[in-house]
Amino acid sequence: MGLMDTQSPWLDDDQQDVWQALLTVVIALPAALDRQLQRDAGISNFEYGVLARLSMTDEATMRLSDLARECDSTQPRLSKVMDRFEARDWVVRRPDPTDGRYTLATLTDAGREKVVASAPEHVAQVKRLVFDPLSAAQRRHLGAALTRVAATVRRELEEGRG
Amino acid sequence: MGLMDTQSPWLDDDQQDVWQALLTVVIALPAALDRQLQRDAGISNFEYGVLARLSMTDEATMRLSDLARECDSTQPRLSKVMDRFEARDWVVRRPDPTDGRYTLATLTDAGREKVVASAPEHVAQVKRLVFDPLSAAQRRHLGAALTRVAATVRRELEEGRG
DNA sequence: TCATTCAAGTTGCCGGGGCAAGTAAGATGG
DNA sequence: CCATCTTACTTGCCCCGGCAACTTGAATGA
Repeated sequence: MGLMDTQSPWLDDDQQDVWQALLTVVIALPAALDRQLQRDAGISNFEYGVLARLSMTDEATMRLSDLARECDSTQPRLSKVMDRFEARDWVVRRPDPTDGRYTLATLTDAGREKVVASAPEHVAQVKRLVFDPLSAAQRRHLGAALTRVAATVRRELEEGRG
Repeated sequence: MGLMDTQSPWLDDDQQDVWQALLTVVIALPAALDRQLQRDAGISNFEYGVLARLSMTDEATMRLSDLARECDSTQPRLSKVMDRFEARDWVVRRPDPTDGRYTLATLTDAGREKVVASAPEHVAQVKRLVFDPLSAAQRRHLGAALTRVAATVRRELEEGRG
């Protein structure tokens, strides 16, 4: 339980196993996704996530700061992704008319076509790597546990510690 | 179940939630670990993993190719890490006397001290981010599911597709 | 024995991301 | 109304990692 966890300076054997599996997933899964997307669509997994997130919003438009937060990105990283996307005419940036400090990013038609074209193979890869190996119950349990961890990690990064 | 998963070109709602949580963990967790280690020990999470893996073996010695596989690393990546480690006198490289094609990496005393010094804060961070938010049952379920996913992803990368 | 093949490791080049500093727009307080 | 502060975003510099090409050492086969 929670108390022992932070007291001992080491991981017990069960924790070691979980941790090793998590490390492998955290290192190797992005690599596998990047390779498939790079080969088939010429974009990274992170870039796909940005396009997909934009495409799901009303008017395909978001403030950059909101987009960065929802994609778990820093602002400089997103800024440079946007440079590339604008060069390919996948998005346009313009100042938010209601508050000049913000910048609105909008997906173009070409940008939406890119997501739609890239999605099927990417989704198939995700299913093959993540969901196919799991039973329905395992999938639910994985979701429940990851949701808690994700919330903790997200809070960590937003609070600026690390 | 398995069949539907690969047939439909989309994720259903439950899968979406799991996938979003996994994406956050996969993107943000390494960032959080890197920041802590970089700040407190001047090394990355990946570098810590390499040192730790070496320190656990007999004689603190491994072939580079084995080390790369167990750290889910490519060979060029590990090769460059070793350049940095040798520059700091944390490891030494020498050809394997039994087969000149292999290279043996051995942790020096200074290298072992580095792991030992870095471990406590790193382990505490891992516990805080990953284990503290979970019940014992959730931890077991997470481990079971991740082990399956990790095996699948690992096979994927080793087979060279992606 | 020597040519071919194969695997381990290194190197060079290029692109991407982090951080810190700089810019710009709005809020705040006298 | 102006100085200061805060927040959103961009830019420059540097390091890291991927890929492809190269080098080297051992195995294979005639």
